Amino acid sequence: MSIKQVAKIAGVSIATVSRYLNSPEHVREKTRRKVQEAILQTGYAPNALARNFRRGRTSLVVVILPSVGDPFFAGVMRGIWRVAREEGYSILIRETQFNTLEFDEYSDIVFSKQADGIILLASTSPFMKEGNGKLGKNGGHKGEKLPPIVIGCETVAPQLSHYPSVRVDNESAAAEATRHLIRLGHRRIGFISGLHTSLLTRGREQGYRQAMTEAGLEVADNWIAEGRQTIEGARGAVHYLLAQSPRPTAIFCANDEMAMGAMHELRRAGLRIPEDISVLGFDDIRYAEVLDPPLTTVAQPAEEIGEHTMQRLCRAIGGDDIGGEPEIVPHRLVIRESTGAPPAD
Amino acid sequence: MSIKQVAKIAGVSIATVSRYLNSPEHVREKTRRKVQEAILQTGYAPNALARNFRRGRTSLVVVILPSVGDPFFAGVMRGIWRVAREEGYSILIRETQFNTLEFDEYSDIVFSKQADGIILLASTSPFMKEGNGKLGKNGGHKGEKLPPIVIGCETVAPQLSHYPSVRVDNESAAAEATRHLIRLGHRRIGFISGLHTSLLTRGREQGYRQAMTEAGLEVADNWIAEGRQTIEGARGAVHYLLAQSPRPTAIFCANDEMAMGAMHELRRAGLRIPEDISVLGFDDIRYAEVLDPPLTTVAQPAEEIGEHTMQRLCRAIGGDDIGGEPEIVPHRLVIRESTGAPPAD
DNA sequence: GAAGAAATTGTAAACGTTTACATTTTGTGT
DNA sequence: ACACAAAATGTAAACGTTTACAATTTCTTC
Repeated sequence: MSIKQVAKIAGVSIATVSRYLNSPEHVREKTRRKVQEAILQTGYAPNALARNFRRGRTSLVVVILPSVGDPFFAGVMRGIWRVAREEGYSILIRETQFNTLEFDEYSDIVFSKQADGIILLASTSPFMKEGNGKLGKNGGHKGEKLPPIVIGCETVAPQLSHYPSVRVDNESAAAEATRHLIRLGHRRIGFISGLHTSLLTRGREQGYRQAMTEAGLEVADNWIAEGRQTIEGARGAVHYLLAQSPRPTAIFCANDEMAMGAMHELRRAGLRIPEDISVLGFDDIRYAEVLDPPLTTVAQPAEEIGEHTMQRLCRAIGGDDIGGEPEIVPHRLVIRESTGAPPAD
Repeated sequence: MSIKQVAKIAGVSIATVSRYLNSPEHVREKTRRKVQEAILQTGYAPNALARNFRRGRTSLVVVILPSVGDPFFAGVMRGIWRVAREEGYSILIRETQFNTLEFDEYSDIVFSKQADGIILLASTSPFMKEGNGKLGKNGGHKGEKLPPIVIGCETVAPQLSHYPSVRVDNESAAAEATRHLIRLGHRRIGFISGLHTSLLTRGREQGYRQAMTEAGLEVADNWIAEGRQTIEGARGAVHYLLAQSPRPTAIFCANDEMAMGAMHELRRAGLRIPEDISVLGFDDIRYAEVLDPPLTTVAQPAEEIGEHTMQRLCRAIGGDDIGGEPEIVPHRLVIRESTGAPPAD
């Protein structure tokens, strides 16, 4: 069922059928009817494989993210999809499972025409060398141009700073959230960090430290616990924090998923939230407000991040030089009931 | 950077380079080294677009699901991905947002070579006519063969019963869960159903009704509330159920996402779970056990469903006739603390 | 109705692979 | 060293589009 058969039945050349499909305004009304009739009759559908091959583009974009199950990323994805649909792209997803990625592997996705561009929502290997491989500032292999890549959510590693990104100011946001705890009267505030391979999580930790220092509060090393950005990771971290003495009266979690795990583990230890201990999250996933108690957290405009990321990628694919400046989108501290004054000692 | 240039540099024909890439055992050691050298030197990566075009396959599979954010589907997706990776497929995702889908639109994905097969995790239009369009039993348009489609999770609409599926026995599972509530002493049990356009949700309701009837209990119409399968949908449903008199002492939710919304709304109404009212879910998403109280629910082997679905699809794409029988995977009632005895009147 | 412009249509090449088939090279047994 | 089989390589066609360019038709104007 190829264009050739349609052409024969319609009694026109294949070029005309092609034009009917791609720029109908260039074919005469009478011919248009003939072709349309032939298409209906044969049930012809253009072969996307051949079309993409000929056009030299896949109409595919790969999104690389740490974990698909995370509702926060689901929000980002939704934004990406919205724009993708408008622009005629389909989305391929690759999950890193919190492993940092070797980069050349992914740039090859573009060079080998498996996709037209890449959105990176996951952390890049901090060990990647400057100008290494096909992604360096100095251009790719043999002067090929850089593959279209846009980074979302994550902080950009210095070696990739020539790529554009869209994200919140994690440091300020975390500082602001920490100040909220301080304002409530907390002095001993713990921090549950994600894996340090993620710059994003380190940025949040940095903000936390800054707010603490600024308020003249001690940041004890044993109030910071690192863990995988999962419920389980947070459980382990809470376990560790509760064993410290003195222990924190509030815990700031690097994201909501971890906050959920933390809350559960704290309850299992017999602590009431927020009477005995406060919990603070990051992301404002849709479950945050239905938890008991509803979670105080930092809201990120997930869909907006997704949309902007995809929009910039489209421009990059189109050949525009979209520069390397990060676009900072606004965050918002959402105060609910998981945070309160510390218990009287 | 095409195979032609590599061939020239290596001093061999393009056929040899192609063979080097696809069946190196058919090229002599000496030649192999020459080609390898040329590839390294040029940084050549095979053009996937051309390759797929020539081979007539996309190596893509489309997964159609109601909502990407749902952690249950994330589990199914993980299973799908695992198998996809092994088999060399990439996955495209389409979200229906709980709308039923017009089917021909999706079958065209295959006919127009945008993908090699389709996994359907969403409900199909109940209005689709038997043998309609390109998906009917009697074969597609002009005797084309049926597109490779496998249905997962959802109950298969009768018009699609010639396609294979993988799912739990929703009716039995729901009946079993309901019996658990009855055993605890509940007599007035409410059911929060998803949209009735989903057969899956109707199967669960059927199981609920069956268990009730079997125990000689009344199923009052006003104890069944329909809503979108979201937190918000469940909120509305709870609102309705609480207004009934007498009102249920237990609520069985068609899935965990709804159970989370329901629990929140119940708490807002000042009810304690399970002392005042019991809540039961379905799916056993990873958040179920960290809720307060941890949610009693029916566990589905999400990853396994995904794996099996994808495996069957691969066989169908390979040309095997995999028949239309549904594969039923085991479910398991997970009793936690959101269910208890009804309050003494 | 003829000339010229504009609109429409046709012809054929090109995209980068894979692969059937033909040809050449290598290996084996005498 | 020869004949023959087996292995390796080369040649060229094909996949289904799009599109530059050429050829034809239609329209406009006189």
